[in-house]
Amino acid sequence: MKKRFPASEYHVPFFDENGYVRKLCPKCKEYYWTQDPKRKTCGESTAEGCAPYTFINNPPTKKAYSLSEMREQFLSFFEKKRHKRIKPYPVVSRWRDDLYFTSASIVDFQPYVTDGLVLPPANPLVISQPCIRFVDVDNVGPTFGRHLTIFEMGGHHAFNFPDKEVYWKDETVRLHHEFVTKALGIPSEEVIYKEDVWSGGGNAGPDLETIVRGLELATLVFMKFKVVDGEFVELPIRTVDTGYGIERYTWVSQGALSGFHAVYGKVLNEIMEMAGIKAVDEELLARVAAFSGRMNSEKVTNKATAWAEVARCINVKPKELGEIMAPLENAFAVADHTKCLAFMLAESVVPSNVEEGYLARLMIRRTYRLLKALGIEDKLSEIVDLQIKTYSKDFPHLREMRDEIQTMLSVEREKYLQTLERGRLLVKRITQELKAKKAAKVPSETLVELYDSHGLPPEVVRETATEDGVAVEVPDNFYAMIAARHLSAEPKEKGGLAKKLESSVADLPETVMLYYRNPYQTRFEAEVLRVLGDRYVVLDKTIFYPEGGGQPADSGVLEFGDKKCRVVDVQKVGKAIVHVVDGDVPKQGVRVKGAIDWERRYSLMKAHTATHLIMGAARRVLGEHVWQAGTQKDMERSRLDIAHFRRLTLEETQRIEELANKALQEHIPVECEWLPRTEAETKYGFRLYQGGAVPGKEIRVVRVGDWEVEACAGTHVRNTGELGYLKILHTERVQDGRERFVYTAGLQAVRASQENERLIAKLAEIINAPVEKLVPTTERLLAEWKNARKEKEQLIKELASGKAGYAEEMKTTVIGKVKFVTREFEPLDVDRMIKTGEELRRREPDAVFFFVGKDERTVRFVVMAGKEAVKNGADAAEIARTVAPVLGGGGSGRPDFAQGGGTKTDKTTEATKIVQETLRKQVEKTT
RNA sequence: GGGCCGGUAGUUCAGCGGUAUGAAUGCCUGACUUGCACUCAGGAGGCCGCGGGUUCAAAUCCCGCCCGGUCCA
Repeated sequence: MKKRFPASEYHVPFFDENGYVRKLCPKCKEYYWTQDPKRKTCGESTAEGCAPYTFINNPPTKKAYSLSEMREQFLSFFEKKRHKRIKPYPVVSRWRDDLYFTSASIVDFQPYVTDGLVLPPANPLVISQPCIRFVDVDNVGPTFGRHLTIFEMGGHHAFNFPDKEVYWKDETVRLHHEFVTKALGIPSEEVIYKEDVWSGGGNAGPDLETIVRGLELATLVFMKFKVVDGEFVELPIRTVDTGYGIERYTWVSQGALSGFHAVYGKVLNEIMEMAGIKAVDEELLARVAAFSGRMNSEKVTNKATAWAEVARCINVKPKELGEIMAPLENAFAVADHTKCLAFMLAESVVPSNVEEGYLARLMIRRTYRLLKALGIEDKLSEIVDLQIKTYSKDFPHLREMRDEIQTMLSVEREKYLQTLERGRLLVKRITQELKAKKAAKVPSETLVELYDSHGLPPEVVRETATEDGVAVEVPDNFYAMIAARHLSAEPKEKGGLAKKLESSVADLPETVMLYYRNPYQTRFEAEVLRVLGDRYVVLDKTIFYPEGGGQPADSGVLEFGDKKCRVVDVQKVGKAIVHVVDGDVPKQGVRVKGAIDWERRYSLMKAHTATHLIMGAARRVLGEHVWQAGTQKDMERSRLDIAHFRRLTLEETQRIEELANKALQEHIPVECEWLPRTEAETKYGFRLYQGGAVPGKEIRVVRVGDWEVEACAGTHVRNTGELGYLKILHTERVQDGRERFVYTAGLQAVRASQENERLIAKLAEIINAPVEKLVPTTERLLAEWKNARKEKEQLIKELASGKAGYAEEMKTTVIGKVKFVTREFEPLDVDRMIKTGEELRRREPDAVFFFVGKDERTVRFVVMAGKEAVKNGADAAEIARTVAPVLGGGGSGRPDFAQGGGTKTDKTTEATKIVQETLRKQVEKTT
């Protein structure tokens, strides 16, 4: 059920002053405000078909704008209206942990600004923020440019504090109206304001969508609620959150055939030329464009029906329309997707099978499929270069990252081609099997399995399968079937200690963090502010570092009077630092003396600084795309995960190790300072957020000279020289596109090196060769071992075929037409028994052989029957099955060959008798 | 982070408790041929990913690890 706000929420004085009336759209059932009392529908080109676009070839603005011009027009207009112009934020929202990409301009200021923790960089402000959204990806193309995966959102934002009002609804509407009418010259009566409810990112509020000639151009959101358990709770800070679709304004201003024509003109032309798409009937296209608002996969369940509907509206045969539109749609989507990729990759999203990297991978693969449909699969890199060229005028970092973008694309292409090739072979085998079974189509379970486990979309399966004459029918609920496979209830135990104690310490003052004032302080005195549940102690100040930023908590002791307790864990709960203790517990109000486990802490400090050194080195060796993807410090060994698109080679790892040690030897001072968030971001850029989102108004910046700067809460040594030595122990691949360094510093590093030496020495001792000869000697030994193995096999064969020993060791009995031969093999060697039996059976086809061997614990036997013997009724398998239980085991095989065994090593004689009896019965039965 | 699939000859894979005479391809040798290609004959090539367990017996079943792929968040 959609929530609605009462009309009063939208009823601003501006509407009354200008003769607006509120009406209900009979088609989409939404309320809207218009200056035209005779209006019927809301005028938006919705899937319900309220109206077509009427700006195609008929722009309502004074002039046509390029994207760049429109952006500038927007920014400068609001600048004149006392808004401060703010530089765009990255498209990868690394300052947040609840989002991968910046999907709206307000995202830049959530949650700290909108929650009132941090002051906005300016108030009011204006920004044009490149945004990435994947939710609409299916609509990119069919809707002619209404939906894009990457677009610029112009936002003028005002943050209204209880004691300081900037502006709210009325002013917002007036500003918008002045922009579109005065700055752009759109006639006032053409602008419709449609009521809606906006909700996202945990916030909500009423909003007005502004519609011009069928297209929604902007959304004016009045964010005044926080969504808590589905209920709207009033926020202390009311935020004006506007979103102006800069691309849409550009489109309308040009009255272009599509948004893509308007925004991507040159790039789009090149793509169409590459794909050999001939000049399209523009008159027809204009008519289609007018109705393209109906194509919206969110609302339209079946694309074909929607197209048929559009075809009917413009009086064209659906099939004909489809043929014209399919390549165009693809070219549109390619124009969009390649720009999106350029921006994502430029900000170091490494394609991967996890997180945002996975979205990059999906995007690349999707683009490849589109390119393939256009017959220009090999043009991706060229098109992306075009995009980089086009957009680096306004976004210069694109050019700087050009080479890395291209490398990532080509690595990803290789991976994709491999997956496809693997898939093709797999599908081939499956269809062969199906054909053998006379099946006419691939079962849906198989399709699901192929997609889920092997990444093969049904269309790809179809290509190969139809070649073999096996049909592929994709069930309507295909993606639902995939989803069903992933419905595993995730038992999420969250919060832990922090959640449990949150309310009990909320009223306490912030614990003074002595470990930041002087990380080398090992003892201190403090007052007990609160004791909870005989385990948790909160002090007014502490030198105990609480777990965080991948650094484990300190341990140590607290002493009071003649008693003491061990501090086993330390956690930050809100502003308070909670010591988890074992032993006697101090009383509230008493003074305690505390001491941390210095050796442990110092190791962790070194480990933490080491992490920064390696991070800096990795970026220098591997490239700017390297971002930290997680860390964990420990006494013995620490680890750092980075985003990188290839397996680390030993050479790269060693260069990183060397470089990090070089930085270490330069004795670089490590400086930590607290800076206001905005200032830190301006000074050092978003590279700061290596460790992920960092909460708070002020952030702590750790700077290792010009080697590495990160926002970091950890404790560090004063100078890199203190590490002494840094050793990367090994690397591993955590996920695709995620490499892990495992390393250690200081004495631990020396010990690790020594451990390696010990290992090598031990090896040398075992192999009995000097260390420097270890490699050739091992190679020789291995070669010799291989030879010996082969020789052994050869000898067994020869031994088996030789006549020597046959007479003495074999005992032969004649049973009818069949000879029965037994022999005990010592020592136990099943392989020899088989090989010998094989050989003898060939030489004596009328014989049945029963070979037994045993060691202390087990007895094994082999039954072999020659061709003639089998003809005469001998059945080795039956014999094995009959005799094995006597030996306390089991056995089976084929008529001419069987084997078995057991544990009753003393029953071999008895077993032989039973074998003979069984064989006799078999032979007698047939004769 | 979780689910699923896989790791056997240089390569692509079959085998899925009981002999790896494994298959195709590639490689080597020989025959045919002016030469190449084709064809034929012969041959070399395997710690069945690693480590445990179950079993008389494990490439095969179970557990753990390593490596790769893939889907989902």
